[in-house]
Amino acid sequence: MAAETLTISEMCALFEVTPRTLRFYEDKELISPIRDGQRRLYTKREIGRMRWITHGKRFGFSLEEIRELLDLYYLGDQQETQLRRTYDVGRGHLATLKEKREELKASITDLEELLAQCKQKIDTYPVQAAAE
Amino acid sequence: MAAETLTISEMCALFEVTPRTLRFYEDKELISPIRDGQRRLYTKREIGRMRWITHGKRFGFSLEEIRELLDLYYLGDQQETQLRRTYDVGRGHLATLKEKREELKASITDLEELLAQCKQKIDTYPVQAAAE
DNA sequence: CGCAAACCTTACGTTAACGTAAACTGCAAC
DNA sequence: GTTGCAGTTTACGTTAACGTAAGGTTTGCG
Repeated sequence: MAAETLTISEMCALFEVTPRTLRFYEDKELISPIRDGQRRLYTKREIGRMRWITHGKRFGFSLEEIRELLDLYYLGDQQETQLRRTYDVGRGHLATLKEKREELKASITDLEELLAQCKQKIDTYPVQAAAE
Repeated sequence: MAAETLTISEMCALFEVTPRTLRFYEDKELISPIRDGQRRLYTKREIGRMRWITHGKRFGFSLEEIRELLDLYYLGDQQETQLRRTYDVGRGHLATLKEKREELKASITDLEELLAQCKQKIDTYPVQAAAE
């Protein structure tokens, strides 16, 4: 069980982001890599957090909204009050995610129908060449 | 079957946006309301387009990406070449949406687990009051 | 030793997606 | 006829999320 850490460039490769992005997230306290002198070292914890961040972004959450969720993902030894608050925030996000899931389902169905119609229309055109 | 149209303020109420937003989208050619003199009138077409726009935004698409999709939603009498291009764009978006759907599913499951853990931890605290 | 590669900090620049303020118009009601 | 909305144009301001450029440090390698 080695204490594996990644350098900033390895992290960049892993998540397809630039160093600037990682430092920016750090500045915003979304992640907090440990230091080896000046250099940043990213542990499993930061990798996990980055996963949430990239997912969250893909679903249209702002970094600020994501930050709230991250508190939940890595429960430290918080006070009870704080823990309850975190829990509530999480419930809220879950509800939002579920809403989005339904919307997404509907959108996919809609789009599939549209594409079917579109294809029909395309198929009315005479075949021009033997290509495909 | 009346030719129902909405004023800008009615549209704003319907989609919970400001007039500025609607004019902005118009400027970006996402929508194009008809005019009664100076005033904008929004038909069923614009309402449909606005639905796509709001959905798209919730899934983290940029307005530019959304604009491409809108071309597909309202197929005019396009040239075949253009129609095929539109179709391909649509297929791409569909693929993206499906990917997001899978990610979303996974995220929901993850979050549910986290919340369950969080709740367990909360329940270890002694009951303080009779509240709730 | 020299130097290139990888990293760092600091700080100004950029883009998307609107917000906001100022000043004008058309019309319905009083 | 003027008051007052509802709407309009024009244009500068703002925020989030980085990009980018300048200049300094450390570290392995020939």
